[in-house]
Amino acid sequence: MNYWLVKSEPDAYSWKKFLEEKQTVWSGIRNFQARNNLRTMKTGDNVLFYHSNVGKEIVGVAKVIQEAYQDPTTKETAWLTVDLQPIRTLKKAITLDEIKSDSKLNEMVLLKNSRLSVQPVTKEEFERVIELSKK
DNA sequence: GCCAACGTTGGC
DNA sequence: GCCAACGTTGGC
Repeated sequence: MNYWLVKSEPDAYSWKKFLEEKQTVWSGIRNFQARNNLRTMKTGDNVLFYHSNVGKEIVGVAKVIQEAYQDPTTKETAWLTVDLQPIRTLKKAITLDEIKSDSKLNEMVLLKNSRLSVQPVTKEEFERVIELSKK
């Protein structure tokens, strides 16, 4: 079981839209590092959903329901996509400020490499986010 | 709206 | 293979 975080600008694709659609094809990733992370994802892995730019907070938890396959939005074989399904909305979203100020979260890739759109999260970080979201 | 950080491209 | 130029991302 691995843990991940994906980012999306809510103006482009929001958590709300994701909930309405029940599942989505996480296509359009055109960055090698992000692609490599997609390739490592396994069915059932947990994925934190982060709103970048607007909101700047982790809003929900999703899971991988289909492992990596050719991204249908391009003919270039270098690119992959996975299918994701929303699991639940966090009772309280975890803001970027909270992540920065929390000693268990301030080493997250989100802070170190803020531009990476698909990134790994440790089990400890994932559980900490869930813990904080319940308060 | 600005700009720092980062990835990619292309000339050499 | 280096690196300057450029484009994009995302926080502020």
